[in-house]
Amino acid sequence: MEIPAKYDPSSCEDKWYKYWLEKDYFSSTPDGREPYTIVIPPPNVTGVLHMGHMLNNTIQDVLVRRARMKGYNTCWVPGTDHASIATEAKVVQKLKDEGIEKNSLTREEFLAHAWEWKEKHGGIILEQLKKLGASCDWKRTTFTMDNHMSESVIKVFVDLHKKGLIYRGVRMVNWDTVALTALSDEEVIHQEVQSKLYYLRYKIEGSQEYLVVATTRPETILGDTALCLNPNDSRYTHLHGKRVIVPLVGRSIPIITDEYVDIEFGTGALKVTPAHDVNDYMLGEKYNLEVIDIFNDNGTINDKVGLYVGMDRAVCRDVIAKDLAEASLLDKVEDYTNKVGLSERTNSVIEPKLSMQWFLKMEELAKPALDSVMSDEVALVPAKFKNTYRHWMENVKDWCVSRQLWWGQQIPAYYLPEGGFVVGETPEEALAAAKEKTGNDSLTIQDLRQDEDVLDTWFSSWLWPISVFDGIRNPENEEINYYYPTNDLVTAPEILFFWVARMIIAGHEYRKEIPFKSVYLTGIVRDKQRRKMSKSLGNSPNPLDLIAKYGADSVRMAMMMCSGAGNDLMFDESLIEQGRNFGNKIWNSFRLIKGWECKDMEQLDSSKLAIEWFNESLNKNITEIESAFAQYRISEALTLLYRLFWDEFSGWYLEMIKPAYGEPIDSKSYEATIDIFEKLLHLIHPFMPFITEELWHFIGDRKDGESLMISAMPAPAEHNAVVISDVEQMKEIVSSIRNIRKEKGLPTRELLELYVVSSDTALFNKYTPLLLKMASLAKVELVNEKPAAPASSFLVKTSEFYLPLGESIDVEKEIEKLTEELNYLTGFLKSVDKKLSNERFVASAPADIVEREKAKQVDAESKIASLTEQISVLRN
RNA sequence: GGGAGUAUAGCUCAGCUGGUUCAGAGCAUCUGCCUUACAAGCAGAGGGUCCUUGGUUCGAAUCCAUGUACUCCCACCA
Repeated sequence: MEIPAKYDPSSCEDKWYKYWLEKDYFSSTPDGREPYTIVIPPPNVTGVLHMGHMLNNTIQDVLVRRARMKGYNTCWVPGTDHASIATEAKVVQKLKDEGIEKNSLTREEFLAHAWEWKEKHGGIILEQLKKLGASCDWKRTTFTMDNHMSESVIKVFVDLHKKGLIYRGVRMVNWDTVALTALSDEEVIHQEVQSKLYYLRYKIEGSQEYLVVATTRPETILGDTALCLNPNDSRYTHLHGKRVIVPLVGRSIPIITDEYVDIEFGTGALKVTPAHDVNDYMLGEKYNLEVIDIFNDNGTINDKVGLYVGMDRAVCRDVIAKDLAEASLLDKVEDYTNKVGLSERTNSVIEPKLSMQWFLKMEELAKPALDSVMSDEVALVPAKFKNTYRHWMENVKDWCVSRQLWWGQQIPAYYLPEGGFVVGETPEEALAAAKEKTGNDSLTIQDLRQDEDVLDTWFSSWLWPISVFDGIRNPENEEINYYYPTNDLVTAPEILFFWVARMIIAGHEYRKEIPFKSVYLTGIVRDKQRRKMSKSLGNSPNPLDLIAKYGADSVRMAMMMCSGAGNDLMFDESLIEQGRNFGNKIWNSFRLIKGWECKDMEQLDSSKLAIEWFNESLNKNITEIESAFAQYRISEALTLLYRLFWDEFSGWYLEMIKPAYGEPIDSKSYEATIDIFEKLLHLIHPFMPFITEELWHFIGDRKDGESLMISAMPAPAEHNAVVISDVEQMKEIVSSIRNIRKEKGLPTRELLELYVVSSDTALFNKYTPLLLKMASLAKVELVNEKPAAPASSFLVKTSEFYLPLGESIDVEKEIEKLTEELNYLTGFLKSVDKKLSNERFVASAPADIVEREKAKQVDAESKIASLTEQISVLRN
């Protein structure tokens, strides 16, 4: 078969991906084999592939492909997340661009638009994953708002409500004034901003005195219902129990005292606005203060107070400051840096707001989930995340599960005409419950009003590993029993709590079992300057462009080369070049092998030795790769492979076995080489699926339906360490000879003679054929003494080597070289002697360590003797 | 403020149970090679106060403490 001179990824990748799909290699159904399951962290349905996805999914594909080749029934479940806030924001924006306001639409109309958008743009990202080579079972593609998924979510909500774990309550929530929804704490990003600290003057009632209070938010005076002082603040003792007048507003409010107030900050006086600050809210609860909410949902001032009505809060701040100044109620303004919460989705300033929300009690649910991680039943990789996880789980807060959006699972709570509510999986079920609750049999579904809110997106994703196998609705079905618990979860540490912890909780609650055995936490993909990759910085390359330019294999290699678990990775395009170069190396190695003419003839001794050695080395490396994978050191496994292929196989083995130009190779060696090459392809395949598949098909005539991706991974086997270390010694000798050639400017092909003084005659008797070939020698002769002719020499272990080079020997230079080595060894010996003459070392160090030192001593001494002799001979 | 982590070659990082795996790898740099698989290559070379200062130990890159710098998470002093 003709092999193209260059590897062309683009045609190859499409060809093989199509082949794999046609042969249905990705799909899985339960059978007698042991399963290996991964559920994809579902990307946002409207998302577009970025470098983080590349990393994440490459890791998953490597794990999945490897497991498949190791004989597991592998199932990688793909899917997308409805991402209520993000998607709804996109749809709202799109409608706005078309001149349609969301609030001009009914819920049904809006959802129709949203679904239309989803059908059109949803799942692009999954198509993109195919370009990467992802071997997902696409038939299982699931969307978190598919009917059966939504049913599972609703069922769980109803169940938790029945168990008394769901409650409604007024809580301070993070209000997004643009998206008009509450956000979870995790969706709020705190950012430092330059702002101002305003010093406001509150007049003491019945006195001419003013109390000055520092605040960053003067507009909230409209909602002030108390001033708070620290009881231990001696400056203000005389004010305890008095009242003050809120500036501009004129309302009289009490002065209260609480140790919460920091005496050092500002003036030591705090204005309390329970409706608009979390801490103030707590004070409000403690002292039973009035709560005045002064904002509309969109962040404008409402009409509760009758001032600044309809004005935006940001505008209002400046206007109020001006009005205060004019009324001489503004003492001063200082520059001040403080932290402001911003919405992760809309980037608007979060407003703490009191609102009626649905909550899930977390304390009891979290306990088993904490235990499974602390006991390593669920292993976090790297383990350092255990601490963070514990900290969070021990301080877990109730989960606000409601969102004021339309895109998502609508909360299955139904309000009754006369107040109160019932919960049911369907309107019919709710109606039945309502009839029972009210005793009113004439109620109809139309009388019930379903709660407007939808559930937090995470409230569906926390069921993901269960619901994709329909384990909520049909807890005893074959699939869930076979695939669950899944094996590995690969995700970003940022969502350890949002998602991972909650999946573990859901696993315990609904399967009495953990959802996965280990969680591989990836790092964040950053650019060379350590900046996070983001659209706004424009430093994030488009992965598809990279794939088009370098091929998917190269990009996969790049992702895996720089990614230790949990470490951020500095991504740079040069890494992809390195990946591409590696592919090129593999390609060309194969071209070399395939170019050989094969003949039935006697096998050369050098080839026998090379094959023996490489197979040992291969076994050793397979064992090491195995252990690296077992510890999820995937990048390390790849490095091992890279070196095995490039240095050991291409650099040494192929040179050892390569026939002289124009000469044929014996068929035995050829077969052995093909066998080795094929094993290497197997090992590389999970990382570089396309090029390996292509070459595997070039190796022999494969039948239709055969594929590298479904053939068996070479198993780890014992290796002979002596053979490996012997050959290492030979490689060192070869390198030394190459060095001498280089120093002397001798052409590679000029044959030299090598004389060896060594006690290990067996070693040299065995490996002489290899030395002859690799170092271009005319002969290797074991001698008892160094040859008389002037020779260049070197030492490897305790053997001496001489290359008589006649005229070209520069005696002075030789002496210099030998002296340098002698000096080094003398110093080395000195340090060893010192150690050995230290009684405390000999007494307390373990015996084997002492033995090793003694061996070093003997070794150095003999080398020194030999060098000294050589120098003195040269001197004469 | 609370918690966690990191600091090793120009860059990215290994270095696991303290001792020949002890100062390493890849990339980058430099030198020499258009040696018929591969210049996306081959053969070599240079390059480090293992962040500081102490301590433990016969022995420390490795363990402990302190300081410094950076990173992340949590909480938010108005």
